[in-house]
Amino acid sequence: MPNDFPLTLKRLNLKITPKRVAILEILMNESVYLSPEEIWKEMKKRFVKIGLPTVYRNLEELSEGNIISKVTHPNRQLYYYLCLNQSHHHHFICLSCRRVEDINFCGVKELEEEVKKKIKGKVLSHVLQVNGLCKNCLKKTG
Amino acid sequence: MPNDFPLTLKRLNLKITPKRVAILEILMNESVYLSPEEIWKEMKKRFVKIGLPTVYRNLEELSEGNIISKVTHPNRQLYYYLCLNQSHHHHFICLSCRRVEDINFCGVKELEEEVKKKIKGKVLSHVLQVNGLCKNCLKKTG
DNA sequence: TGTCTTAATAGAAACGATTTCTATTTAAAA
DNA sequence: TTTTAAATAGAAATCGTTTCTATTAAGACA
Repeated sequence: MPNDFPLTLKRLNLKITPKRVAILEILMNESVYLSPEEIWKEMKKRFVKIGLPTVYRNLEELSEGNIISKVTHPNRQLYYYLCLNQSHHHHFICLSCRRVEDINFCGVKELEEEVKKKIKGKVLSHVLQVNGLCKNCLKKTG
Repeated sequence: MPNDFPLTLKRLNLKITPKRVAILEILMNESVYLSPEEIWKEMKKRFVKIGLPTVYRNLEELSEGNIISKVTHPNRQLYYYLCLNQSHHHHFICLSCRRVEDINFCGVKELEEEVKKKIKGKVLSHVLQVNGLCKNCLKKTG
């Protein structure tokens, strides 16, 4: 789906600017998750004028539009990753080389099995958190 | 288990200082997750001299020792929560009132069911991420 | 109970990732 | 084209978090 970037951007009412497209291309050609600053460095090779805030803003917008995904990193810095897999799934991320692998199963136990058996990697930790509204707040907010 | 704080601290080779105990008490008496700054405000009611870095340091140490748990919040700020449940489980956190509820099942699908049926809350999003080392990095690092 | 060693702390300062602000530019609709 | 609202550059601010250094205190041991 995000193979046709212009269409995807139009769908989100985002203007097709060269910089927006470039950010998507950079993520597209990258097999690991990247920090805003790293993407900025790459952008500076392509544009004479390019501000870091522009990179931050675009990444946030694209993430908001579910074109790219935000990585929940233990160091609490921002990282982004472009994932072509459209179906619901989760990610295994390598803390060392930053590679991202889709995980199509959604149970943690089995997930860890999959990481051990299929990915042949090692699980150091995992984050599983459901965010939402509790009974009481649901009442208040509707 | 963390009912006997002094013992728990001793187990971790952490000295039993009044401030360390107070931080645990504050979290103990609180049913929601708290930010370091909020805990600091509470501490200032109990101590004439108390630095914010002390709060940060202690929270990190206690979290490192698995006495308290760190919340992975969408706003990427730090929050901590004291959970008495010793067995492996996950948390449902309310983004509105910050209440934390244990989730004893570990599969996301079933988890969302549980949130809807048992907690009678609403899932807005969830984070499921397995952190570790991929095949290649495992080779390098050992 | 006092002494000693090392961890813990206060307070100031630094840090640095992220965001805000304002004037300018540009995409793309009309 | 012309127009208009979105996008951008660049500087500056923000603020949660960490670092640094001198001082204090926990608790092991005599």
